[in-house]
Amino acid sequence: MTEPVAANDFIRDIIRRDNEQGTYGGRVQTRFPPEPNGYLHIGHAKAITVDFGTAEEFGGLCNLRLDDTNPDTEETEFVESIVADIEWLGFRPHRLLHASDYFGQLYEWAEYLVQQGLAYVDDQDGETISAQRGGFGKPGVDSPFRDRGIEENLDLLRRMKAGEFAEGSRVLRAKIDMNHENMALRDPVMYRIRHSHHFRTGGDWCIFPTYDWAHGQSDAIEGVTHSICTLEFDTHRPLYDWYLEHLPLPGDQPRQIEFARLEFTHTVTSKRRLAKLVADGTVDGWDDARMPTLRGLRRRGYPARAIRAFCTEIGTTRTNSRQSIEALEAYVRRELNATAQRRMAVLRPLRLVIDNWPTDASGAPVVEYFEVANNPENPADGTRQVAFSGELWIEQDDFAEVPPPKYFRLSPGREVRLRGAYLVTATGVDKDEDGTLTAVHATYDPATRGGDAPDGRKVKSTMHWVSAPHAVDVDVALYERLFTAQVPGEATGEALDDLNPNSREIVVGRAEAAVADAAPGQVLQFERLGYFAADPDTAGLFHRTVGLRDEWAAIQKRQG
RNA sequence: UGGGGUAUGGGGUAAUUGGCAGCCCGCCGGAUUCUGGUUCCGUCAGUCUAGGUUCGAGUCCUAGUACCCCAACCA
Repeated sequence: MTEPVAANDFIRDIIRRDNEQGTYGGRVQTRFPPEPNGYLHIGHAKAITVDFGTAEEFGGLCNLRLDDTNPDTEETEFVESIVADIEWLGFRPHRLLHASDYFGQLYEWAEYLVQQGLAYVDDQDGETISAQRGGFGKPGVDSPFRDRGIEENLDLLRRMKAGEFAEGSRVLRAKIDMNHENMALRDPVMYRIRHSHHFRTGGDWCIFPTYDWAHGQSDAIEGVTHSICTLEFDTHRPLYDWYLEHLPLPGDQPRQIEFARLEFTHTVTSKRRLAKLVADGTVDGWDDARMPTLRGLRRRGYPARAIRAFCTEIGTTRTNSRQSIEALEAYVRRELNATAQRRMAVLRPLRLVIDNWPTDASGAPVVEYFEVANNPENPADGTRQVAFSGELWIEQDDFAEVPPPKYFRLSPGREVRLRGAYLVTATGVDKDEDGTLTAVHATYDPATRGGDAPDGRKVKSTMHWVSAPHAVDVDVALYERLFTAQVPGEATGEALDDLNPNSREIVVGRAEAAVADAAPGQVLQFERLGYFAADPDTAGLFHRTVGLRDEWAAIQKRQG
């Protein structure tokens, strides 16, 4: 797999222009600012790649800043998972910071704005304030407290901070314009009272800054030059700028740049919906292999490198779009094809008996060992020995008593290759009293040891197999993508409603002995089937990462 | 209802800023292949609509249309 090449994008153009004009003295600094109230998902991977990748590309810095301004939703547990997931993705933050590091500075600036006559304490409740804000096309109404004196405001603000007032009884608001056409500028709330325990500041603070009051200032304090965020903050940019323009900043004023978030078909990334799946037991947890969280994808066997490559190659735009999950899978396959070791396993076993297989002096079937390449794409991965005997497991799909057109695999009278072993020809079948197929009989050609016929004759199919006496059982979890929803739609909720609790099917497969040696988390290619990740916690359990591109399925489809 | 944002093949994304509409995924066809995988070659197919400016428009102008975001003391 070649190194990912970042697509051209508008963010890069903006930064280049800033550099040419010397706006930030050629300095580039970004930040990734998640709220620690949940686990990172595939959508965050895009933001992480953009934030860290952009800084890296311009020789700048990128900090991880936990945006912990809401004590009611945030926990240390989430901080730890976020840090670990970013590292797994392959990025290293320059520094690990928290918005709560700046609570003191933010408060000083709040007093400054009060003194400038640009902020005031409002004694009204949330409902009243919301009603006064007006609506789209409808002007707002000034709060009766809007014009109270600076000294009174200062006194009230200090008493808010000191904890004299009940939650929700008062807020600090910026004094901007209650008739502004942009609702975000209609005297936004800067501080609210919360007598909650904050996971970092504990009980030190009972007033907490809102996102808007904290974000731009945190950027400025850290020296961020380009504050990259998603499109929904577009209408907040004037407010972001307003705060910064009215404050005595220590350095340059950062620039907010918005881009379209990454969304996928066949999945949901809404934290609320994901949390519901965890809460009601539909999935085993945030790291369930069906979850679109980074932890879920990792368990599922998605390589971090493939996710990164995908995120950088699709580029950044301001166009809302939804990527097909197949596009991501294509990157996963490309990466895994180059890196995953091959093994043979049978998911739906059918017994294949080689009737002319020899026995040794004691009457026991002979056992032969074949040397097989671990990965033909990468000879450096070496070879392994695979046991072969007269009783094998093959895939049920690989035998057809009455072969349909264009069916290349085993059927009565037809010769195929057992990969790495022998050419065999089907001679007959066993059935039980119900007429159900129980075994296929075949003969092998001893002259084709290793899989090549000395007379040069060709076969149309090479099949995988497992020697029955040497097979190990493996539990294989099969998934229909991340979710079974056929119609994507986070907005409509269809994806969630269509989520089928049976979208995970566990089958007991038979595999060659070497499969039992898979390292936790290692992804193997089960030859002709697809990629399977060894569960990190449960030995003998594999998750299907993605299947191989399957021409046979396409042919079947065309035949109806 | 006001403001902001965005429209390029089936899905994404470029176009030196007015100069041959390119690339990736996908589909289809072919070659290679001890994986119906991989790899290689080829085909298909696009500028939201209607006008206008221009030798020349994806790009500029006018008017429409569609979709997304904003009326939390969430982020």
